Amino acid sequence: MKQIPSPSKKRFVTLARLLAQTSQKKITSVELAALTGWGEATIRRDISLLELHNGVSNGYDVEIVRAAICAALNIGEEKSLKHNCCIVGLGKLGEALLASSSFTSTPFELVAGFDTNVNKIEIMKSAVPLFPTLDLESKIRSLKIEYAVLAVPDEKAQFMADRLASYGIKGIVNYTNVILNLDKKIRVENVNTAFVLTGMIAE
Amino acid sequence: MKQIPSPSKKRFVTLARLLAQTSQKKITSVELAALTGWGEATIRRDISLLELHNGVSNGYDVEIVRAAICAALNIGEEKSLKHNCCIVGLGKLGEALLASSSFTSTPFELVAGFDTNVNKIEIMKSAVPLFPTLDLESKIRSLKIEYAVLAVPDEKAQFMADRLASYGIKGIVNYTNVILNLDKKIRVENVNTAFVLTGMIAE
DNA sequence: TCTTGTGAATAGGTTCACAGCA
DNA sequence: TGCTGTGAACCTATTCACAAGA
Repeated sequence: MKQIPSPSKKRFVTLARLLAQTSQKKITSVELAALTGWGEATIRRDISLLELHNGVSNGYDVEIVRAAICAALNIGEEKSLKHNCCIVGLGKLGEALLASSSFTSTPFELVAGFDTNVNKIEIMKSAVPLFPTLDLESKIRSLKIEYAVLAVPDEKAQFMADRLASYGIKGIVNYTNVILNLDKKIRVENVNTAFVLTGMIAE
Repeated sequence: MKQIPSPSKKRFVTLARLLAQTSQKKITSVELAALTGWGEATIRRDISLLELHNGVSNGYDVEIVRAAICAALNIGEEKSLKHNCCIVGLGKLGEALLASSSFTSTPFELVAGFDTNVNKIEIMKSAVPLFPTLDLESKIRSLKIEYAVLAVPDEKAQFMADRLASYGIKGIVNYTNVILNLDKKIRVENVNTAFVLTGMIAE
């Protein structure tokens, strides 16, 4: 399989979702362009990277393309490529994320929630197992947690991120207001609302 | 002022935060490269776009650069360039975002929360005024709301987004699992945890 | 006639490498 | 010597434009 350029990968992630949520069986590059706002040539080039050759002059088969994208990016929902993740910090936001994060039909499994407040994790009701932050290292290792959602107070953000990093986490979804400074091999995505909004007006 | 390329703008948003949270007075391109993971040449080129010429052979003055970025991108926190925004959908997540979204020292003001459940908005305690979704149009117009945080259940996501769009909203921070289909002049940022995580492993 | 797939052209950013200043 | 600022080279991605298949 050809190496996929990273802008194409980003688009693929969106495309995969889009194809999963459409009711059409077939779809053309023009339709996809209208749905996504990207150029139709861009879409054709992206999909051609998958080397399917199933669309010739007929539009693409939605399910075949979707499956091919998942295969190419390793983002299928098969058991074999599930990645375990956790939520660190169970304040209002962390708790809400714990309850509302839908990882069904994604390559992720939410396997733990952590908070320093032992009282809280005893009282809280949750389908996901909760642990004191004290157990962070042991649980990350024993549960083979690869990704973390960081929802601690800003003051603890860098400290907690450092701990996560040292325990071998691969990526952090950062809800705090802090720009984290970590080894560059760790992927960080800043999803703090204010930060995202700022990006929107700057664009 | 020179036109700033959009990758530079994205970096500037991060840089602005970074400079705001550092305690240093002066900072060099090499230090910034270490903090951000970007190339030092990239950083120098970015900052040179601001045409400050204040750094010559001495490193940059943190506060001057930060202020210049805010000025260039219009992301200062002065009253004059505040943008009003709201949260639509006050489920667990919406409620948490309402309570925890810190817009202090950002160009945003959270001015409203909306939910269809009239009961809930009456009971809920919140520093931000709450309204029934019925009043969405009138409040968006009267409060001059420009941006919305979408935290409704997936089934209502597209419908709600369409309403927001028709009332003239400029951008949506989308917490739902749905890829929205809207007029391309409306900025949408997908921050759904599963979606963001998927982007991380695809990269 | 409609659509894909793709060489070739173009546009856009990044990185190099060094002149110039403190 | 240590730093920025920037032409020039390089690299990458997008878009054009059209051949070819159904």
